[in-house]
Amino acid sequence: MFELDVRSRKPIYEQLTDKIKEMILYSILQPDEQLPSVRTLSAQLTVNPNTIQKAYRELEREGYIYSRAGKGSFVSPAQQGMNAAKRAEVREELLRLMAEAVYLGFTAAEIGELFKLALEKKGEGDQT
Amino acid sequence: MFELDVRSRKPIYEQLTDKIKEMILYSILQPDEQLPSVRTLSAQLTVNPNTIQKAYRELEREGYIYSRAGKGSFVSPAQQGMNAAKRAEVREELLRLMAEAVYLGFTAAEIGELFKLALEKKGEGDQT
DNA sequence: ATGACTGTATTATTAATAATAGTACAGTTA
DNA sequence: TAACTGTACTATTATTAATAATACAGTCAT
Repeated sequence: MFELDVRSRKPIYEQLTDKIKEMILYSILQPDEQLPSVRTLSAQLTVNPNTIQKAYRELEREGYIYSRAGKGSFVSPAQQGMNAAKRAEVREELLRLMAEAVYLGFTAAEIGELFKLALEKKGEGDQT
Repeated sequence: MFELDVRSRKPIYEQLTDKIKEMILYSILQPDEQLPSVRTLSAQLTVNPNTIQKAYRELEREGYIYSRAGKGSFVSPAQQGMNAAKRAEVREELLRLMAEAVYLGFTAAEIGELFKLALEKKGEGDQT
């Protein structure tokens, strides 16, 4: 499914949440698609099951996946009014990063390009 | 100068680098302006000097400040061709965040607004 | 040149967190 | 019932953040 960098300063469970989130954002994982079970992924990545569970718990807390005991973990359908709090959070982070971009000389055009690219990346995975 | 959240999951030295970086990006701190000394800031924030030093060292590594033994620490003038590597890094991070924004339904117009806002925030502090 | 500032480096200790290990229990389904 | 699922808990180890206490060298005004 993907690789981990065990000697990164970034915790393993965080690398996991980031990569799975990315696959959801880019529609590589479709809504209601089942994720590998905690134990399966644990074995594949040779990582402790608790670490996988921690990542899944975090993804569920953020609303990206949902889990059902006995059934498995699944990608959440992107809800329309998805969490005003989360939108505000992303807005905040975007503003911070844009400030850095401005400082580095990024232009409005370049930013627009990036947004278009993100749109495309999402589109690629949809209904194919 | 600012406040810290000692019981945040985010390390103190990282809160420091983030806030100082922000003040530089927003031109609240001007190029070549002197930062508080390690010991002064340490006393003001009641934080260990080593923690301040760690933050300053990181800021210097990233090119935002420069330090001279005996003189002090100062804001770096924003270099024009500032580090292609850093630009690539910010681009990467922006793309990731934009993907999340797309997922949450942000429009191109909203993104444009944010960029304008970042431009203004930088402008505010300049030559006043 | 001395005193009072600067940054920098080092070592040791404590506190907090990430990751592992092992086990247990409950829901789902063929 | 068997074999999967997620979930919870306790304990242990490894890593990192933060503190503490010194020490040393550069700058500069007196």
